[in-house]
Amino acid sequence: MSKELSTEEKIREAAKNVFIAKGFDGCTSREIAKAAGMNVALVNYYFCSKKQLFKLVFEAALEDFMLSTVEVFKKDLSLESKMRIFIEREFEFLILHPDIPRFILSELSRGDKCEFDHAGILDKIADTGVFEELLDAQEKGIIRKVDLTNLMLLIMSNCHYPFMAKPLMKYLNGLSEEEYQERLMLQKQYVTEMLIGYLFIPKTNN
Amino acid sequence: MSKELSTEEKIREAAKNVFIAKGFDGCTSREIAKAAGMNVALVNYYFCSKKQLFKLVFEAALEDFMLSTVEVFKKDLSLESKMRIFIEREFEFLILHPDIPRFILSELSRGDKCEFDHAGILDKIADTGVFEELLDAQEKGIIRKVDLTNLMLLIMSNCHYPFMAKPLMKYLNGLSEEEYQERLMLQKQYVTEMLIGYLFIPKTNN
DNA sequence: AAGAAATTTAAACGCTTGTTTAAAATTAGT
DNA sequence: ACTAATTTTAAACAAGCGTTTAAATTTCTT
Repeated sequence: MSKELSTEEKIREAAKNVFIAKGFDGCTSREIAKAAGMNVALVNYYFCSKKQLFKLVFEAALEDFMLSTVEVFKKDLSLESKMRIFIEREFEFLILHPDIPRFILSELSRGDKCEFDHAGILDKIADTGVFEELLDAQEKGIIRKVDLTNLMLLIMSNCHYPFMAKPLMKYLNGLSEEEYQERLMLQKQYVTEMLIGYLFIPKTNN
Repeated sequence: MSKELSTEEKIREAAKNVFIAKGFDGCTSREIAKAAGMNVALVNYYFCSKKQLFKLVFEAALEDFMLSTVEVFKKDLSLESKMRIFIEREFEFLILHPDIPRFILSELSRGDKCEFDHAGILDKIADTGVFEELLDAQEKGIIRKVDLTNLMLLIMSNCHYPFMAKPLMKYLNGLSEEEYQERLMLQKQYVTEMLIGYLFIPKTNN
């Protein structure tokens, strides 16, 4: 097994798990140290402060969150195929990391904890050419002319929210974990068909 | 003006604002007391503990959140009209209380803080007859046969997420508050048309 | 093997936390 | 007006917080 993690990496990994599960305010330095099997002082020895460690974890999570699935737009496929694959991969990513959307949006909502370096993320997304491709498709009448902010919201809403709302929905509908996972797989299908059906303008044969 | 709030009500009101803005872990009893213009000890004099005060605030917010817009299903309108009005009111509610979805889902995601009484909420929703009406419409072929959990997810995703993602979207797209509010108004239209278009099966005239 | 550097530890620092106490101030009852 | 009950206050409590210190241990260099 890959037990060859350095102390620094062990702390970073433990911090990621604890921060994402409980949030910056909801955990302590000692808790992170214990999760990493270390002394408290080592956390600050390697990362100076709880804030700084959090900043590293958050920025890594944000980058993962935003970039994990957009590289599909570099491929040579039809826009509809790309959209389908994008949603497919987004759900795959979120099944592995279901807490990341809530973590990102929660921590971002009160940004006084520390300023984050979002810089570069938008550039990396832009580098895939996705924005040009969408605008081009709008010009050609392939997809609906909707502001890209609204377009992103439509897609992200339907991908992220089902994972964020899991505790609420499980209770309200009395579902087990397995049953909710089944609903998530169905949701992926519905969301894909709904978004494709709404965004893509049917070809008129006249 | 209605400055006739009792001490207890002032604390409850201040606690609501502070808890929703910063979360249970992100604020202190003294902060709530100061926001209410009171001594710290008064918080516990009236509400016993921070946990108990939070429980009251959370349950009230959850009830508001889940019940504020469902009474439209008691009215005598077509299902499509009800759905349109429901989404309209959901957005209206969220423009007034944009932080509630994030608050509810965040605090619910680590339920060890205290157990909440969700009981009754589902019953009150059921009392509007919305579930029977939806199942009936599915039987009659008016709307798509989709599990009600998935149906709720489709609607809630598209209503709640645009408000939860505001900090992220404002940064990513470099938008001012006013510009984002404009996008939200547009989003309401898009979401309504997309959901109606997907859920309702077009009448076939043959 | 010896000494220097890096790592790890236990202990302590000052400060803030939620909560409690006991006295002061206000209100209510007669 | 006097007493009792209620409300409000300032002060204190132990416990936990993030962080620092200085000594112990390990690792590296020669």
